[in-house]
Amino acid sequence: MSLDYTCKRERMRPAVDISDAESVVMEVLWERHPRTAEEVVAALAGRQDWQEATIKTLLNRLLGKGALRAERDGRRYLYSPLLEREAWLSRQSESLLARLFDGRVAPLVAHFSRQRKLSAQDIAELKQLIEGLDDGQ
Amino acid sequence: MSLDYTCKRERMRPAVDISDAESVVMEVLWERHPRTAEEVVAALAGRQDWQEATIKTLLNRLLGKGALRAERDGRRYLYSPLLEREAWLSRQSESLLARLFDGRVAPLVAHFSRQRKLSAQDIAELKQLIEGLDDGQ
DNA sequence: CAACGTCGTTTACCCATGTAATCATGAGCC
DNA sequence: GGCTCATGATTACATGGGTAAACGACGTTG
Repeated sequence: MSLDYTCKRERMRPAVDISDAESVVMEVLWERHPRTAEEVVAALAGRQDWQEATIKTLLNRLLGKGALRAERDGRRYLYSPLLEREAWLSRQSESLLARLFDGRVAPLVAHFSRQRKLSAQDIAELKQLIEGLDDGQ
Repeated sequence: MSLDYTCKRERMRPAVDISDAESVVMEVLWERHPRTAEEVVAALAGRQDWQEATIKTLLNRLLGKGALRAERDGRRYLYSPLLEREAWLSRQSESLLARLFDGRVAPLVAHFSRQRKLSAQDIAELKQLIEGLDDGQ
């Protein structure tokens, strides 16, 4: 495997599909990039109990999938996300919405409401959001 | 494997974890139950392109996981859900919420809003829901 | 210049899952 | 009562993912 992936995939961009573990690695790169493998490992210590080797594997799989770019920096690489967090969020949440709530948002919120999973803050924020929406458009 | 699972699992109930394919089978049982394997197969024809054998496997795995109960009815079994749909919905949606939106609902809705994924109907329903909420509690 | 350390690359391994064919068993039919 | 059919049980097999060790290349240092 090698950096060729970066280029090939950047063109054909096949709706990159990230696993759960992989997404954890992406998170630290979305927070800040570029980062060296070492920095990624450091950032993950604490959140995940992974060996360095495991993280290296995930970085490589992400490279292979075209979710990351790696640019050489002397002897090491600097990794940056290619897949955007917002795009990933969309794929994830729409897939769940489609599978569980027939693709509609209101029933999802209603579910959380039934389960009393709405904090006062949530309610306040939602209220504001919705008000902004229905006169905005 | 056998029906013993039904009983064992009913007691220890280890937060049953269902795969995607399995959840499709559960859906037809949530809609109506009990149902025989044959009825499940019939209900799935159309939605999924699965061989009967595949569905039998899924039924058995669900039994093994304690997500289903099977009661003998002559030569066949009648399957019913043990895992409740609402509980499953909760696990799925809370897990997504936690992973992607820091456990808070408003940012999730905000995301859909940014992506223009809110229909007029959604907005109306949300508005009503929220209004009902903040004086209700 | 040989040993070492540092990175990235390759290989490994096990479990869950999707998908299904095959086996076994018991009940009804000829 | 042996044969067949229906139905559940067992076995199969490839893929993906989580987790990680082993390997290899290359620059550094004594």
